[in-house]
Amino acid sequence: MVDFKDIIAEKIYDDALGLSKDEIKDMIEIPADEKMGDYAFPCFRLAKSLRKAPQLIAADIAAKAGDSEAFAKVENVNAYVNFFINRAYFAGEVVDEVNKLGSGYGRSDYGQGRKVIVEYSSPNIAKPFHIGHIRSTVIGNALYKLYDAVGYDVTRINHLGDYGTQFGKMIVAYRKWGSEEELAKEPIKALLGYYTRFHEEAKEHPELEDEARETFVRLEAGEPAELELWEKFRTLSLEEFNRVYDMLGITFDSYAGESFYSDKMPRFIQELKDKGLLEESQGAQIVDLEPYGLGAAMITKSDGSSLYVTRDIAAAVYRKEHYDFYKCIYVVASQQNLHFKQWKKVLQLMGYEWEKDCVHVPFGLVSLSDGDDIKMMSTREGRVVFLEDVLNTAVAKTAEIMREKDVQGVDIDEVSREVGIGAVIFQELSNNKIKDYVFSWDKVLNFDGETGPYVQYTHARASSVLRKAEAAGVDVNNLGEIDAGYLGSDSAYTLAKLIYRVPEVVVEAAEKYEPSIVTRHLVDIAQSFNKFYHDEHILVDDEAERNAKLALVKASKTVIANCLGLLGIAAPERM
RNA sequence: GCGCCCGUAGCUCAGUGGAUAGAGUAGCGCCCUCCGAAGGCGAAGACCGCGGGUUCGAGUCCCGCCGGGCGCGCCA
Repeated sequence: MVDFKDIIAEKIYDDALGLSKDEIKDMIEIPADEKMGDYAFPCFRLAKSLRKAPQLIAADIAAKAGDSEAFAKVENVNAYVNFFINRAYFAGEVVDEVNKLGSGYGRSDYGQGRKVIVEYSSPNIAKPFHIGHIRSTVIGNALYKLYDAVGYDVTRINHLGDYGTQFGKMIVAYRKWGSEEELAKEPIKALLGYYTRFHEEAKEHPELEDEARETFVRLEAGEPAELELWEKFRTLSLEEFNRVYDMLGITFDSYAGESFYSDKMPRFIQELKDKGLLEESQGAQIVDLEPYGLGAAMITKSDGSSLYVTRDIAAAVYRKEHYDFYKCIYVVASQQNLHFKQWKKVLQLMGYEWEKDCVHVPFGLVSLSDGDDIKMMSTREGRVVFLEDVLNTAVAKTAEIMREKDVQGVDIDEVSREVGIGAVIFQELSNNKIKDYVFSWDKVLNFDGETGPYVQYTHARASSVLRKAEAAGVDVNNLGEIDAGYLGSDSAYTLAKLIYRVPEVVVEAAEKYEPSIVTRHLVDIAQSFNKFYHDEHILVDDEAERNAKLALVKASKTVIANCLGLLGIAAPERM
């Protein structure tokens, strides 16, 4: 499809300006107000080098650029050169392109098949999947889809928290107070019970902590008795997690978690020693990062067992050697910013220059309102909202609404899942990921305004119009040559422009690791479509007009479905 | 104490150094004999936390405060 910025750069380019075409492209803006045109080139900056008033520069450029097939009007206002796209030409191009590419619209080969790893979700085994886990899971999944869409070869890794002292605690607690029957019935609940009880009892009997650490040392040493229990906990937990992943429609290519790297660490501890980076401190082995203002990174504890950073170093090198990634993305909470800085610094000091290709994508904290104050979620203290409960409640509410509305011709069971779960995912991907938020039932269960159901509703509405046209004998898959002159109204044109920008929006979202950019754009498209739908009658008698408008409806539906897909949300035909 | 992050309308949030700071939501007023009202339209609502600075131009960049969050070796 035509790139209007290219055309503008071509027109504006002049040796005398002292700017390359790419520099000109970068300067081009999209005016806040449509009345100011579709693209604008500000001339303020040129005033100094050309020693001429910016208004005069703009006037000269506008006169030189003139009108053309692509631009109906070029004018200068307040030192901006404003370009007005030729509406009919434009809408025709956009609609044809979308309807030609279908589900491929929005995808590109920008990534040239390079290898990208996305690590996300990564829950701790034996702890319930709560609403705090939704962020990494859903953001990571969207990033996977975005990178896949822009042409990268993506591998999804669920770096399970399946190792560490916590398993020493779990094993100790299970042996003291647990039973096989209890565990078989409700694994996570039972394990959580042991874990919570451990912490309660440890307050009175601190020696339990030592016992737990010793148990983990035995586990790490491969003692069969500990290993067997650990494997049991892991398998049972994974089964429960998979239930949630199934609901969310999320899969992984690898579940290689922390335990996977347990036998790969000695090599790096030795390497750190050989490179003179390791030093002893109070019985533990650390890398001193004080010179970089990053404190100390602990590599082994005084009892010799491993730590988080150690495992992450092993994991990074393993991935580099095994996948030879171009980029490795870690979707992990911002609470771990320091950890990632330390870890990257250690890798750098070890001489792994590809450390710069490892990107920590942080996100803000989800907390709970507890009466008057707001608190972090705590599994230990039982202050949690389970993700599965949130999803089920959203689905139930959707089903209730559908029954009230008496929607015909749909499987309520299936569609209420698509809409209810879509609402939760959409909500999660609506805001800038770095922001903290307080979980609110009212908010996740609100289906009005800028929400998933609103966008899905818009899609269903577009689908409905197309069905109606088909019922009247129109072949919506073959509308023939479109007379885009019927798509020149403000609402049709605004909609076409938003659709046109989708491919660049997808690339931007991937580059910035920010799915909400797509979510926001999707809301804009839905609003714009609904306005168009209300402003104009689509199924008119005149065939040329009707077909042109139907082509725009079809393009809108396709684009909405594609973007929802990038976020991991379904696009039902009816709801 | 030190480090990182956040602060925009009552609430939840957009806002690539550029034109008159935008949505949604709540409250108020309209619109279903017309393609799906989970919708559309209108009015109202903002010392962009405060104070300096850089710039032709700052919500956006820099410095200092204030408020909130998170993190700071034997958890992950």
